[in-house]
Amino acid sequence: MIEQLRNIEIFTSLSDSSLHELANHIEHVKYKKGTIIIHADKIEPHFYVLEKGIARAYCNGENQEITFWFGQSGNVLFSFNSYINNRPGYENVELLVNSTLIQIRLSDLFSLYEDNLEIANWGRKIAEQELIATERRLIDRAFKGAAERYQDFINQSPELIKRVALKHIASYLGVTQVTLSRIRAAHK
Amino acid sequence: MIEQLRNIEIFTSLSDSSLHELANHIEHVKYKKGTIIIHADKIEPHFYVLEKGIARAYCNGENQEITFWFGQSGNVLFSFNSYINNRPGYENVELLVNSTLIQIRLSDLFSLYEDNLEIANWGRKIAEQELIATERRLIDRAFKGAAERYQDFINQSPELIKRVALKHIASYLGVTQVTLSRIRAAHK
DNA sequence: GGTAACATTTTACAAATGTTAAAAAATGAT
DNA sequence: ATCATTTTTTAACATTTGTAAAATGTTACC
Repeated sequence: MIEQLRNIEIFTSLSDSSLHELANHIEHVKYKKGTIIIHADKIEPHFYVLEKGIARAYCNGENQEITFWFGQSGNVLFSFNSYINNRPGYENVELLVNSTLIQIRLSDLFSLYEDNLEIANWGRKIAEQELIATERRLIDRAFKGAAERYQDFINQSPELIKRVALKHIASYLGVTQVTLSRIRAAHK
Repeated sequence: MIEQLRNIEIFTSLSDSSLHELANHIEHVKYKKGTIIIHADKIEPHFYVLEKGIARAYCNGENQEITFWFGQSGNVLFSFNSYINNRPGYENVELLVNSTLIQIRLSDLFSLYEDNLEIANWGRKIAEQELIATERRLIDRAFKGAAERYQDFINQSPELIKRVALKHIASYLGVTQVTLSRIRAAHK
């Protein structure tokens, strides 16, 4: 069990004893492609690590659906507002391929945060890494054109380009699918 | 000393004993309007709480300067990349009015994180709150037009509208100053 | 293999925003 | 108060991106 977790980067910083504590509260779950594992407007009681798979988080607007996050194997996955504020979230999370996830109840995780210094700092670093990545995206939107953001996406996430529908990538990049098609056409 | 910190919201969740520990490492500093307290491309060795004042964080581009964050009294203030990755940051932070700040050395703060469970969780929550606010902004960019984002800004930060140059607000909202002027003109 | 459902590209046009430059207004320093 | 500097607005025009609809391509399933 521990050995299996050791293969996942997010757990490598934890000592054996903390990883053991965490492992006591972990379940492995499997879902098929297309499963919505997190629903907007509901409190999601679990924190997940995407052991193997691809996921996207999106919000529903009036006419549109905006994808604002992609997760790949090794990434953490949770409803921000459930995890952070214990309130219903604003995002849906859909698995884009058959996936296996590690699941921890938030109530268990929060207990660990109150008991175990190492795990509390582990949780702090998770939030910090997500924070800096999110801010980078916000800044990139200001400094880079859509074409450059698309190139960056290809470079940084070659797996996703292959396996994710372009309409999702378009909204992730902050443009319509038509604009993304134009960018792609210009590059040939 | 403790009483003074108790007036600042960010510290209200801490117990007396933790606040005492934190207070041992705190200095109060004062800077004039216009001071750049954090410089891009340098490691900033302090974590700040803006006790009284207004600040903005911005990045320098080729022709432009993009403001992507405002801080007001009570907000935390730090170089993301220094704090999170111990690397030179990408942002400058300028004080827009004469300000007083609480200053903690990052090395001291990190030691507290490794020693004090309550402070570690306090640090976790700071990162989480910044994270959810940043993600909200990213999502709002997708769902709301510039005029609506401006209205939201007025509603949420009435102080800033009064006291911050419109050119900074324009780039914060993700538009040029010309566009912001047009939005303002349309509202009369 | 054929068909239905869905995804992507293309086209034509509309709307929003950017660019540049200049004028007007506000601010600050002496 | 006046002058110089900076900020904000306005104007004209260019560019980018969006919208809607049709055409083409792809996938999954019977």
